Amino acid sequence: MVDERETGPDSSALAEKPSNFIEEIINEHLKTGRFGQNVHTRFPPEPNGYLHIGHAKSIALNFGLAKKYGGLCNLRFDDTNPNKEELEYVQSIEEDIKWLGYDWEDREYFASDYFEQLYDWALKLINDGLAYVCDLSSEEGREHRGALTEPGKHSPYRDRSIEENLDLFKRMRDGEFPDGSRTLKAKIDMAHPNFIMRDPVIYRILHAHHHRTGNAWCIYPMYDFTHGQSDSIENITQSICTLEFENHRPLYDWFCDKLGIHHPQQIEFARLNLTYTVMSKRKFLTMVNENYVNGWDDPRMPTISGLRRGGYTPESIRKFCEYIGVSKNNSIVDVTILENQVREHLNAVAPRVLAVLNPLKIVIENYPEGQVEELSAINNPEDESAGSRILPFSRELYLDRNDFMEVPVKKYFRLAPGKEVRLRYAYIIKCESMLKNESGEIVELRCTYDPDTLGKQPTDRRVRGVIHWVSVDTAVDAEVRLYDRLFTTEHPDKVEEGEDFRSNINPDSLEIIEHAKVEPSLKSVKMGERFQFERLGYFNVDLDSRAEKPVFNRIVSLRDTWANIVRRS
RNA sequence: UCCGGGAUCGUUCAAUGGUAGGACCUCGGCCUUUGGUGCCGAUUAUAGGGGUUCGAAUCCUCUUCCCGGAACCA
Repeated sequence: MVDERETGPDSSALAEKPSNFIEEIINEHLKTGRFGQNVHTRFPPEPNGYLHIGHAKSIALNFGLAKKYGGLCNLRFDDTNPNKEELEYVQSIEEDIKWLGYDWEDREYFASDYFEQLYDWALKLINDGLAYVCDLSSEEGREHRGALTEPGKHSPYRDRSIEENLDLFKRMRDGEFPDGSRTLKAKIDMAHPNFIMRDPVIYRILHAHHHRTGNAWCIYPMYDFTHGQSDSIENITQSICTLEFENHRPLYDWFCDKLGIHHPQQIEFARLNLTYTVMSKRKFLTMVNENYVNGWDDPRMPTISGLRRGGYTPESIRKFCEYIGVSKNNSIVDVTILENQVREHLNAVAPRVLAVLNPLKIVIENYPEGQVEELSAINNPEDESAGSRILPFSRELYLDRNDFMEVPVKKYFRLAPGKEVRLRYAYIIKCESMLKNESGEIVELRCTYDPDTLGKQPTDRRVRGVIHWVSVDTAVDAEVRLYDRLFTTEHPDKVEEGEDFRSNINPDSLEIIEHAKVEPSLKSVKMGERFQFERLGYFNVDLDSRAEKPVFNRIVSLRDTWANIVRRS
């Protein structure tokens, strides 16, 4: 038997294989027509801090779902606590979402815009005998709530008349009572096994200035009395939040039901955790205030602004969010997954340049003094359209100290006394001698070059090593900031008794190189530009950069199999 | 202790009663004027016990472990 109605739902999105449990739920909604054929999500930040990579997961999820199903995603600020929220955060959140590449179009909302409606709904609850004004203090309220295995006690104010409740609630709004003296509570069940359902507070008195409503209100609705209703007002279909709100779902449902309003489906997923990272506003604040980092946008911070300043691309963050998937498993994602995403993206798009971090001067004794050759270098082997550029070559060059070893270990392909190495895009050179200062440090290398090795391999021998270099005359002086992970352990919160995450902070997470030498094409770089310093890593131009002295941040190093070999032996 | 979740390679996500698969990591190899990129190959997993079934990661049951919850925070 074929049910003809099966042709009903437009199942183009449905037909696609769901990629996570949320899409399965949406497919089911589409099939049953619970919300017609609409998919309307929202990203609901509280404007009380900066967004981090965990928020990016939620943003990508909500906006991504809307896009996949041809629906919409709103931006809504959950601004019901005037004591914590600020306009500054609203602006930074907007900027971060835009930078990540998502667009809420004209659908930017604020829960505070719904205060009047919420107030009316509170009146309805009172009129229906489902809410009451309670004079218990916050401590008394807690005592009445009971314990894990014991039911709570009824508030002595639970059975006030509707008229009295109406009168008191109006007077709460009119500012007749001081902060904390009264609350409006939902009348549910003080014996409910879920604490959330034991007559939860839905309005509290707060004589505080709100970043949008100013002093219009001195009572503010609680999250539980705001979030679901805001979803409802905006015709949200799937209200996606993190696992810790699972306990709140019965209350979310209760309000929608008792108010008789559009009832979205709350769905919870596991928040993102990353190795070598902490992910809470409180800890971020500690790191900023105690100067472990230089502000919220320090490249070591997992904030969106930190990732942005540190050179991460929005594409790589989006790919990362897609890659890690969505589930209810409490998981800790390996931070190398994130690093690999940015490597993958930048490998495809970042122009290659030569930069010497720890300069060691060499003189090529058999190269004519004063001669300069203009050698051609490929800008990006992954992208032919990126073209090529000129690299000036001369008698005196800088090499990286890492690329020379006085006593080479086995399998070391780079420069050593009497050994040969290829200079990238140039000649093969041989180290003839070293000059040392009185304390025995090598200050200069004397080399010779083989003029017959430009653009070709010698036939009589194999030279495996290739190293980068910069010509002394034309080198540009630059500052380079080498960022490393902020923590030394995978799980920074795992600490001995009496310690906290601060004991796992990596003391060497930032190394500043004041005088790196970079090739002349980097003379006039613009803030935000990204490059691959060949053999070293990906770097971007920091906002501290100035014309006379560019400043580069290391976004992420290149994969370094040699370093792995050294580490193992 | 009560309520709500969760448990699959080292990590993460799949497999929705029918061959446990991908990616990252790791380890080999090929290629390479980046010890980069790319390519090929390999190792490794269903928390435990019982049950249903021709057949169970999947359904039932008991156990263990982990996470969240008793803010007038969100």
